[in-house]
Amino acid sequence: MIISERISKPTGRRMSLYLRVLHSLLELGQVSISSKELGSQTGVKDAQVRKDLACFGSLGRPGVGYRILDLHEQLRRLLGMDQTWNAVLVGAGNIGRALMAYPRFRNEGFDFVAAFDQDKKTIGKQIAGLKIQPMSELKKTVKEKRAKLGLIAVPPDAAVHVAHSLMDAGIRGILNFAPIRLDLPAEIAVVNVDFTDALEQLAFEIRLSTIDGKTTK
Amino acid sequence: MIISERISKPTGRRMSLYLRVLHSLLELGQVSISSKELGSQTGVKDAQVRKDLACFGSLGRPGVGYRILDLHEQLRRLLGMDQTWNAVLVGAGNIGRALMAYPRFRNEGFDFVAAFDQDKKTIGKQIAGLKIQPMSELKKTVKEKRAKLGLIAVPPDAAVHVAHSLMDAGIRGILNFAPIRLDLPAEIAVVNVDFTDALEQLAFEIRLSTIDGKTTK
DNA sequence: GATTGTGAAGAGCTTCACAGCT
DNA sequence: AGCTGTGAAGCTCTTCACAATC
Repeated sequence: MIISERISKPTGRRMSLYLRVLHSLLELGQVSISSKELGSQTGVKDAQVRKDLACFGSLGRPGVGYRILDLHEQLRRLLGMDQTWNAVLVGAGNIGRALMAYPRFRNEGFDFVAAFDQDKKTIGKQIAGLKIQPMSELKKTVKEKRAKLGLIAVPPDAAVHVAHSLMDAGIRGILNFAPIRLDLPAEIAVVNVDFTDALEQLAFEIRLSTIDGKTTK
Repeated sequence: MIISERISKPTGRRMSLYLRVLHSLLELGQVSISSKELGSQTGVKDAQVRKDLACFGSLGRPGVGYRILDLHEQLRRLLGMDQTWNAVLVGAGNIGRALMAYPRFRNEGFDFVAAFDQDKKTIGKQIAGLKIQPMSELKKTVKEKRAKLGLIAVPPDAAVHVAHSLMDAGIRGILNFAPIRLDLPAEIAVVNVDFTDALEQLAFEIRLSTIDGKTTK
């Protein structure tokens, strides 16, 4: 029952979608689900769903579908949601504070164990139950609290330096909200969330749909 | 000099990266850049850069590279950054407020022209210079202010309804921060920004790198 | 010599279609 | 009949490699 086998990034992203749908179905008491149904709820073709789930072995039953409970369990484990991920926040500005207050994180296996900022006026204040610490305490605290994840919510020019500090402190993965490319060694996982980028993408898509074909009337 | 030609999504995403790099190089006074250099600053292979930029025709000069000024101009136009995009916010909670305060938006051609919320206690308050309005005024205000973009920062169960209201009001594109799939007609562009999803992706990637090959020592 | 533009090869992801199981 | 698991086909994106250009 070794899960290994290379799982592609697109598949990984869909796995998250599946997990979310299954979670609500589980609460509704549904017992099993077909690849077709799971697909329609996530915007994925049925064959694709089956291919994605193939890494769990023969989990589905022909004529019936997949047992939601089993699938849910497998996905949670695959995505690492069967454990709690301790995370630290760097940057207690607007975005940082909003993230700390975001209720979904706590519900999904992420736990903020510390928050840091460079600004002397901010240090010492409370945010979401945590006292904001100076950057000098980063390494020590990360080790102590066994944090594996770091969230970067500082201005872009400070982000690269912060990323290195996090890496140095032993963090394994970084969720980066600064609009800049962090060029880190492959063993540090980086996921970027870039608002400006997202808005640009949006403007671009609208632009496209206006240019080609159906010039929106 | 018709730009059309289908531009793929991956290319579009990279175009944003190029634009950002060029923007800072322009300020530094650099005149031209090779595909190789632009590539190394964005994490893209040189051939890929050239393929991406091919849609602008023969903009580069062999032996020299691309004139930054020209390239910058072309990219701005392509990505729709040569105009101002009026945007409205729906949902003035933590995330909504953080977004309004995010300084980068204003600098990059996006302008928030209104903010809405459902909560009677929130309506009427000021946020980033805007008075929060009730949902009932959405359609009228969107038309009046000629808003083309909508940002959804409401809880997931309300998001689908809000999306339809925005569509109904004549919005062309939606930046969705709610962790739920908005199933809208193709003529409405939707870009999702899902924090939980991003964190899950991160946990997953760490998981992968631990399982296969180099079990991080 | 440096660098572009691009056809062709390569890699990766998605969809099809169908045998086989319940 | 309904549905899975999967080989094969199809499609898209990336990388290579090289003639053409400055």
